[in-house]
Amino acid sequence: MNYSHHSIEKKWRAMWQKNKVYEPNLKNAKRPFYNLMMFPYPSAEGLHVGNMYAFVGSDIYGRFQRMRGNDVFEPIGLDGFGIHSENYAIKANAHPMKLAVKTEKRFYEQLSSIGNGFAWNERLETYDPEYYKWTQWLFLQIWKRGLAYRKKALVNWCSSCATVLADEQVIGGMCERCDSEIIKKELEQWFFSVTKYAEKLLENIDGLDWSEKVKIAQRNWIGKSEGAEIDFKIVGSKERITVFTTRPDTIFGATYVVVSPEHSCVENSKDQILNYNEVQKYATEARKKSEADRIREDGEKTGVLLKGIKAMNPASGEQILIFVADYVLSGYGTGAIMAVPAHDQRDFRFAKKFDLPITMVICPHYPEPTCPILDDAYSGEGHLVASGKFNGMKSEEARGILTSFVGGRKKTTYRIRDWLISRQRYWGPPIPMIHCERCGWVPVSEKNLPVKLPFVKKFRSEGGGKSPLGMVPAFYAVKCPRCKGVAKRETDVSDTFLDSAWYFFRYLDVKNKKAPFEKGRTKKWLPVHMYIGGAEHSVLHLLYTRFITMVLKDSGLIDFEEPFAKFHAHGLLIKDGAKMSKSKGNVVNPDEYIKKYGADAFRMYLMFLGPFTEGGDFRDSGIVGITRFLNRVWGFVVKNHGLGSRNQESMEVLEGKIHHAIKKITEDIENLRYNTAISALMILLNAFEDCPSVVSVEHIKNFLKLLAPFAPFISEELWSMVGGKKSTTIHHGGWPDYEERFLQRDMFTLIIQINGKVRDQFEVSSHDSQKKIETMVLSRDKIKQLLVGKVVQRIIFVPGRLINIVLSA
RNA sequence: GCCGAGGUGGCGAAAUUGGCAGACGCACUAGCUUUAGGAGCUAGCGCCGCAAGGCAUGCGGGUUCAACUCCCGCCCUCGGCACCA
Repeated sequence: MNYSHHSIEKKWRAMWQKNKVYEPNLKNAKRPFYNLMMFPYPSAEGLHVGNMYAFVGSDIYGRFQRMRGNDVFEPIGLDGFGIHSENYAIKANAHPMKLAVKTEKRFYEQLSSIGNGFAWNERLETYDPEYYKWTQWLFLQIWKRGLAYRKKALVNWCSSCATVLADEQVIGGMCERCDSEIIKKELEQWFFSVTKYAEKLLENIDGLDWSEKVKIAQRNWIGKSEGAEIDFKIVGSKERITVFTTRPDTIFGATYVVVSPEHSCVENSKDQILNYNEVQKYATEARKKSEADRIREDGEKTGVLLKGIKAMNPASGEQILIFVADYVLSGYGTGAIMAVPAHDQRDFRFAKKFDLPITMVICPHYPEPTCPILDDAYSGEGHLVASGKFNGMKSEEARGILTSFVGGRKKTTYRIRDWLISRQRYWGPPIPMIHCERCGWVPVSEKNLPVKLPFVKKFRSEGGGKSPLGMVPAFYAVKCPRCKGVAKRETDVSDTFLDSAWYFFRYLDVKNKKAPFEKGRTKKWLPVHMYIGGAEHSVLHLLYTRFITMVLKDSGLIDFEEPFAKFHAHGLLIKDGAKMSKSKGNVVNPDEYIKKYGADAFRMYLMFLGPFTEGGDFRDSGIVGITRFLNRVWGFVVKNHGLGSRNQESMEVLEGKIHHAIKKITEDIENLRYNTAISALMILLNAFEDCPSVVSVEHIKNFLKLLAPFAPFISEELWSMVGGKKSTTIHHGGWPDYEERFLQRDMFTLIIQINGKVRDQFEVSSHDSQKKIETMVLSRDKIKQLLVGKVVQRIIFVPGRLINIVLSA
């Protein structure tokens, strides 16, 4: 007996909407539970099956919490500003502002078709002026706290597209869109001082209930390393080069110094450097070098000797050479290093290429008198050699001692950089700053927000580091808010990641015109109880969001500093063993599946094909198994719900199975193991079908409740059938509890092993003693035969499971 | 190179603290049912073997009465970061 998914989906979607089934009272909810899923970028032709997968997985968790009596808030919106959407508009040859209207409609239709319990009244779009007004406000708060500043920086530049790109759009050194090489270009940019929060961002990680994988990724990205700053004097000059090192114990082995192409010592010692032109040429070219070139070089080092100047090793007093090389990065540490080729692989390769001395100062086999000749750097620990009076000292101990010996300072460095926030693009919130010749940078007054993004026909970046808005005098020609003199509005827009760094605050108060959010609500609903999203965002988005939350805390606007109590990344859906992509032609269109099989079947199939946190392989063939299952559920309930239980004898066995399923499914949902929860539902249905006369209405009700998070439509329809006209929605119907007493079994199947191999099995009572069981086992014909002529050495008995007879050899 | 995850039938995958390897589903085979197509129902289904039995969780060792699970050494796949001193 098949059911018509079309009619019941339509019916219940309307009923849920009408009865506000998924709209919690944001102001007065008693048991708030914020169930958040990362909102999508509406950048493609529509929602990808991968997005659907993620949303369904998040929704099941939300529905489960709602049935447990929580006031679940599951909002939805669109991360519609930004390069993704803009690129799609360019490709579709449409204006992003006009296209947004269309994609919005399309996305929301698709999102409503999957049957999620979204709070539709609270939806938001980041390109809505009512939203980005507050994104701009947020920028001003950050500015006010002295955490926004401008500086020159090397940014990714695609000359073919004539635009800067975000780091995440540079794939293997190539432009994500046109696949041409990316070069670095120096432009003055806006930054947020994320590094000022580096220690707090790192420290708090320990207390988060996140998957360990993501926590490790965050720690690595922050990249704390402890070491020392040490000055190397330039011989015959007042100048000095300060280096950062994590291995001050190797300082006697520092046989040269390397500075980055941007380092100030090149300019400062201009007159002493004999080959200044050559050096400058190298520095310019290194800067122009594309990412792709760097990858091609594959560790091959380049550099130029600074002729005419030398540095002094402060430990040994030796005069050593100075190089400029692009393997030293200007953005990390001091932009200069002491090179210890014996104990650092990069320095080793450079030294080999330029034929520089390699002095081993850490010996792994001390006190052996000789150290091996190295074919690669040794970066482990050991004892100091060739280090004057420090010989024989353990390398770990020598770090601090040698640092003070050469007058160095202990120093902690972080790998994380400040957040480059400005984009020379059109489709984003204009940065709310005004530049005045006399007053410098002046913020737009909060009461004048939003700085509206004007409709501009020529929205494509033309290049030269100039934004599209830079061509629109009507936009940028303004008076200085402070002195009323001639001034110019900032024409860059902010990064998409800023839009998405605070959206979960706004969901709580989307209609608030006076403030971005209200303290009572944030206190009630935040931090987010459960956050689910893609693993690709486990570094940047989560880090930026944490940073913004910390800033809001320090501004006194909220009273917590971590936004997400719990975060779990969902897995990746693949098809035919490969990531879905248009170029491979293996993209699955979710709409067709929903139309053909129904949202319930589609949801369940997606969740059944593998563990949610690990993803899985999407095959067309698999969904029919779920369709069969749902049809059988339908047929069974329709046929049996009016009959009631007619056989008390086998009732107990069935009760045990139901309670076992409740326990299993409850625990599985809590741990996002939806695939095994669904299989438990199938097992339970099989048990029902084996003895329909034992199944009561209560049993059916419990079954439907367990099914409800996965298949919300069919379970609601059958619920109304079972419960009659007066029944309220199953989705507020309460989650079934299991009772331990039903899980206990009087009999169990004992496995009999001989030397660890299964030979026999039979039913025994759980209350029988080991001795009694042993006697029963040894008197079984099959076992007796197998033991003829053998000596039993020992017997291992595992209660409730097995017995293993060990024979002597 | 570094970090992380993983490797189990024809396929997607299961397997509390070590305790029946392959649950559940797909595909397949046989039978029933159906005018046919489709669907449904019943049974079977890791590999070799007529059977008894043997062999099986990437490869090689080890611990144990017992190893997918723990330990040591390799190989491969996927994801992330990538000259971070």
